Amino acid sequence: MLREFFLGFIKIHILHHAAKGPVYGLWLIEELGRHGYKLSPGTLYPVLHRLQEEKLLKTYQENVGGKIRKYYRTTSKGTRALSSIREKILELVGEITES
Amino acid sequence: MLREFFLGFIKIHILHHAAKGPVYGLWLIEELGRHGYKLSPGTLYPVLHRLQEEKLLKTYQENVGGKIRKYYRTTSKGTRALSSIREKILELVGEITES
DNA sequence: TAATCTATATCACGTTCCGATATCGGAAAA
DNA sequence: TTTTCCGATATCGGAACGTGATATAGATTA
Repeated sequence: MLREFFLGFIKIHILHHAAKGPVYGLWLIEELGRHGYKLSPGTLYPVLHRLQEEKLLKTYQENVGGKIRKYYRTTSKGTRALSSIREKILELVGEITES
Repeated sequence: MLREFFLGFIKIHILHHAAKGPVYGLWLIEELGRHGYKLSPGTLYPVLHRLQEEKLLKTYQENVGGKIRKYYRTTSKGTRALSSIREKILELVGEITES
């Protein structure tokens, strides 16, 4: 319940984290979990793939301790998208916290 | 594009407005349009019905100038949901606007 | 009685969500 | 070397959601 309100937040978090540094699937699941957003791999991976298709994220693989990881980072388009999303959020916050 | 990030915001706006006073479909479409969120009736009405099913909104009909309007207001559950969403947004904003 | 206006409702189809399950690739154990 | 295990990514199938287009309905105007 209330999931439909928060799914967008989750995606924004993903963009945000991927703008700060490389992230990968399992780490995101744990990190978002720490913020109270539970999401399953069946939700996350398709989201990552879509964001990549939309050229908001780019990816590269790395072998870490023998396991292959796919790291994601924002593209410049993704960074720009994030800024415009940030603006919209501030606007929203301004509106829904005014008397 | 970027729609998937904003859809949640739209729903929050709806809750917010319905918490401040009675709202109805067409008015919401116009109001949200003013904020740069375009949405068609095919999106809005199902959302209103769902929120009503989830008992976040309640509705009543009124005859206004001969036309029947369905006004929506938040229930107390809806008001509580809105508060918790507000908290989450502030948390999100805090996180994505910090260095 | 037809056309118009405001407003809500629904249809059909594609997309997304999501738990469950499968798969992968390398390391270590056997 | 092959089997087992583990971190990690991928996919499946059904349900839910999103959306433009279209329908419906009542009142007013022509």
